[in-house]
Amino acid sequence: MQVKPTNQIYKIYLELLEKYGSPKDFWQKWCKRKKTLRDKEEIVLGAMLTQRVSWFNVEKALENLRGQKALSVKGAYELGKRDIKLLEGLIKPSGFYKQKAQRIFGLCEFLERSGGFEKFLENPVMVCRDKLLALNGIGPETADSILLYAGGKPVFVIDEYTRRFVERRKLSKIFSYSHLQDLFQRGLPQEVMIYQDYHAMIVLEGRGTSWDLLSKI
DNA sequence: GTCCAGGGCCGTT
DNA sequence: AACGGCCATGGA
Repeated sequence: MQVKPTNQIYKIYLELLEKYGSPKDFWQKWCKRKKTLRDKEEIVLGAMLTQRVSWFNVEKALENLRGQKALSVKGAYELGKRDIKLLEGLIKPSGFYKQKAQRIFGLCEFLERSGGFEKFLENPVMVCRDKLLALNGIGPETADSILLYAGGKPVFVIDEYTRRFVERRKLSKIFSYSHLQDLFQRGLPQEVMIYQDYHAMIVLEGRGTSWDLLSKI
């Protein structure tokens, strides 16, 4: 479908790019410095751990997992199978640790049985999405975060920042997940990079910060 | 001590 | 469909 450059959603995207500059190489630098989120599977685990907690807490959990060679789908699965209590202990700083341990284990078990994360991604995007949504502990935001940021699939992520952004800018009166996702996906070229950058800049707007300040986090 | 941080599930209305 | 309680930690 052809996207009209006159639509509000796209115009605002260009406006934000103008304001913040392209985030293209920012994440690379950030991840390198933080020594985290360097590969897809770390992002999968990060997406689960970050539910309703600050990134600071998540980082501690990720480091603990790395220390036990469990910062991967296979690693977390095998560690969970051997000793779920140990997995709970490692992710404790991320909060809600008992249920998150179960949910991460369930996801990793599912992905391993699917032949691994890469193999899983060979399914059509909507099939991947439905399979993720069917798992305990994965709702639309987590599923879409995994698909967009770890899987490189063109699905727009809706979160609280996005809702507040839409409200401030009076872009919609309906705030259901599917409606907002449609709003952004219909207004933009179907490109992963645009979806990722747009969402990241919505977060910057919401926090009243910049790439520069964000890099200090 | 209080509040909050990028969710999701379950039970009730 | 919408809403409230619940899960738990660490920093401001």
